[in-house]
Amino acid sequence: MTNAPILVWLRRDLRLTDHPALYHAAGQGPVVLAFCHDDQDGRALGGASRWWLHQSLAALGDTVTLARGRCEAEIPRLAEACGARAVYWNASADPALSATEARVRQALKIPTETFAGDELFAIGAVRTNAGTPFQVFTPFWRAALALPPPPQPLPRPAPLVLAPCPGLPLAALELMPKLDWWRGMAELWQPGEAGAAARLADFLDGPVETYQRDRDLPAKPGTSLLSPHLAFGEISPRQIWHAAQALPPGDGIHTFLKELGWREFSRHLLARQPDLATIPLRPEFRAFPWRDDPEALRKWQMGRTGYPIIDAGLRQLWQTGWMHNRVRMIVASFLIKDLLIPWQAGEEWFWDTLVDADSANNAASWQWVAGSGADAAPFFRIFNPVTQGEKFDPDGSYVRTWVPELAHLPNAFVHQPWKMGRVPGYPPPMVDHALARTRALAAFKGLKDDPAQHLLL
DNA sequence: TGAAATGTTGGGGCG
DNA sequence: ACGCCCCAACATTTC
Repeated sequence: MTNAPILVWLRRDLRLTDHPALYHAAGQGPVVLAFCHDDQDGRALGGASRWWLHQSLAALGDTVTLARGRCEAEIPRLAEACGARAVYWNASADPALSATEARVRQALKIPTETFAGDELFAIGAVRTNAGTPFQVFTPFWRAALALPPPPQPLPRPAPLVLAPCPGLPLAALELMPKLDWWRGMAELWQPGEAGAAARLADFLDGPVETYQRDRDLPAKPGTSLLSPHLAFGEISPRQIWHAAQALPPGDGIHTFLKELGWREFSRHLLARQPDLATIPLRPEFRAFPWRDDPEALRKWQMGRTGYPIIDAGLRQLWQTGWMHNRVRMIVASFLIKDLLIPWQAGEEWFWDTLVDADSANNAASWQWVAGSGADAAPFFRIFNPVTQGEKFDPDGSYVRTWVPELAHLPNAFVHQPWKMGRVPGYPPPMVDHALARTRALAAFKGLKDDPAQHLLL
């Protein structure tokens, strides 16, 4: 064994525990942990994600050596600068990220080794009896659960001997926004591995028990809030899986693990369809008569639609970088079906504003709502923003939190303020939902009935 | 992981 | 006592 270090290239796996590449490298001697910020490494991160990344790297502190520029130039340069004898990393599931990894491998003159990525089940391991990929979630997840369970998480390497390597200061990555819109985020989140572990512990200590019931109530702290930590790999799904399995079984845990299943399903879809964020999986949707309406899109983005549950969700997103999952479905349905704005516009907005923006989850979920994806909600499933609000935010406390103009309204009006007359400072509904619903159904019907449209594909 | 329209049922008021 | 109507409650169908 030489004393030359192994360079461990951090991807979207900013943690030290259950990190296969790091674990195996550290078992052989000194290690250099390196991260390279590269806007051309996959899809360029949105503003909220850049803030999170900055904080997550700050949490790693001196442990990590930083670089900026094209990965295929910077990783070989760092490897040479620190005299590395090999480069290890965990393989990414996103084809755009693995393409970068292939270029890096090609550019390196020293050996490389890659390890299992952040999936519970290896991409391609979950297949039908006929050997084909699943198109529907439920059988996919059933088949996955029949496989050997995900391996136990690896411990944090001890001892972890870090070799010195010159890198950039964090500020040189220029990830922090110029304006300080991130204050609301800093209050809610603690990026980094320790924050992730604390969230998991808090969730498993209480909310998971009633998860099946409470996860749909946006005013309650009923969800795990782990999504941004998962998106940056500050915690691995294997860690979550095994921590949850260690508890007494129940509906809550079962339902929670199924959400990890959707994450797996999305990754399997993205691996097969690298353009998942832009191209509808169902080809007939390419001919959908979407509207081009920048002004309407802007009202939606800013939370000024006039529908309280929609506006609350989009303002929560803007202020915290996160939105409750139930509300994500409602606002997405509204953009796509009430406004007839292409789902890709919503996908882009979420990509830019979510701290948990994930190339697979975001694309697959927007396609799911649009009805254009695998195992998607049928197009005619159109959420009524008033009904959804009354059902899942019955006392209006979620709306009151994020739309202060409505805080004083009685419960009976908090989800339909126009029935009280004009509320100062709050806009009237930008569309009539009943009319919008009819319009959406007509547009969809035209898509199916008009054979000429299919010829346009 | 819908909503709205339409259909069915059954209790109670009433002539 | 009986048929008729109303309508809420629930079920089914349709988009």
